[in-house]
Amino acid sequence: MKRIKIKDLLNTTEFGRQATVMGWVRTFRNNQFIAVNDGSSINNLQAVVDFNNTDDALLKRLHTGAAIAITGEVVESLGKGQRVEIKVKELEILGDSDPEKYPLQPKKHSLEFLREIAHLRFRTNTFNAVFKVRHALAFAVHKFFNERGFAYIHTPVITGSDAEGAGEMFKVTTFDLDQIPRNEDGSVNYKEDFFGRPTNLTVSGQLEGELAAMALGEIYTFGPTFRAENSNTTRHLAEFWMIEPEMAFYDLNDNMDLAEALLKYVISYALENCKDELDFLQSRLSEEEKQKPQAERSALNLKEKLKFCIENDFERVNYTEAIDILRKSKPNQKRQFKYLIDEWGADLQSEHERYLVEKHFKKPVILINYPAAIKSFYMRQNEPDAQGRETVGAMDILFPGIGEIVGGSQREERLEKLEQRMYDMNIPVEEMNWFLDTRRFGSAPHSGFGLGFERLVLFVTGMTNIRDVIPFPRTPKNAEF
RNA sequence: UCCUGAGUAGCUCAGCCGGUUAGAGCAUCUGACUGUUAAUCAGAGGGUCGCUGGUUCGAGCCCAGCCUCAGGAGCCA
Repeated sequence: MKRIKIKDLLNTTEFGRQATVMGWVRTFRNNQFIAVNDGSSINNLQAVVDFNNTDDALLKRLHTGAAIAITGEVVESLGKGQRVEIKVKELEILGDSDPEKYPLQPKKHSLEFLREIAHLRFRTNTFNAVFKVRHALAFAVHKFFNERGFAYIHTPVITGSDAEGAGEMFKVTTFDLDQIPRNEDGSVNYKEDFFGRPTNLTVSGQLEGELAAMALGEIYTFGPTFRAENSNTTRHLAEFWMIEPEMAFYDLNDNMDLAEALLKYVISYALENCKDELDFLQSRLSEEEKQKPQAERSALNLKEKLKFCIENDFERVNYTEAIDILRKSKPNQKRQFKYLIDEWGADLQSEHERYLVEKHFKKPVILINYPAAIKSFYMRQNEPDAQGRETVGAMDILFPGIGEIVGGSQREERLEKLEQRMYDMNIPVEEMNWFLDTRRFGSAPHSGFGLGFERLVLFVTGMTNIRDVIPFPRTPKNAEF
């Protein structure tokens, strides 16, 4: 008999029919009730065994984690808690699971423990839901861009450029590290290496993305990104996935409009297509919140928070205004900030971003026009303001609980200004000739941004540690699996 | 990398002021029960107290160093 997925079976109204399901045992209760999950749904199917007429040795093998195949009659459940169940006629163990060794039990495990057994944590409700939502969000990203005529560009993972300016890079080499070829002066002889030059894992596809945008018009990348920073936080990974659109003829406002539309689109998609998963994650989250003191609990539950984000415009705030707000804010006046704001030009710390998003505006915030001194070389230089202060056309989108989820800018398209800035910031201009060619030949205003995919998944699932929204997290001192 | 905290049974944790044989719940095993919902009830087994060294008559507990994990900070997406 052809196998039917549990998700479909749970929705059926055809009682009395025969069906075959396959899945993994979650629990076996009362020598009678098997909770089976095949991954198609976060909900389990209850299979009822007639233990009086079933081989005892077979029943003894129904342990948590075992893979089984069941054929039987689909019936309306006699018990509460489920609508549909299956009366087992044939029961086969496809794969045993030794209960003495299998680490998952039908109870709550800590996320820390599950992280140590990341190869098995897929089998829990929480991670089932998280990775279904992750999939939906990834799919929605492609759907969004495809509907708008963007081309998906695969930028290289191995890069020869060491001037992407976004942090420490992982080196790529085929050298035997115990016997590195050297030049006479003792320096490394890269000519002997695989690519004949130093190479790294990419920290951003932006520069290559710009090249494509300056011909195809609107493009995006969506791929793995690597940062060799020794970051130990709940929102940093050494290997993460980033979405980087790059658009010709977009100014900063067009850029913000696009980013806001993208975020709202993918969040709506998840709400519509991951109802069960989000319900589960929401109840999980509110259970967790019950442990917290009243003051730290959030006013909105998970789905309310997501809906709020879709239904309200993001607050667009100039850096200069933000500094003003922060300077006059209570925590600044009362010296509660660890870093007090007193002058224009200061970089905003997490505590300041959190204050703006969570206390002052209480919604997603887009901060724009940062001081040039604290931003990257490729951002478009604005006209100095009345006080002669230099800013660039940057925009960072800040989300509650996550911080910066998007970082972008209008790009500097004027060759002389860009070159000057590269000299000022010690960026090797000669090596970047290929990049500067876009400004030499048919340069045009253009913009783009980077969206941290895992941070998006964090926000939508309500999880709090970024290591729990990617299957196998890579962080300092951890590359297990 | 810095700050703070943690590491005791498979998991979650308790362990007093340094004192005799290190405990509980869940899981596992055995038995009972049989429409359960993390089933229930009874019993049993299960420990390199993160590692190394030190102090002490005596260390899970005190001291030093190291490792790992978590939270916060920095870097950022």
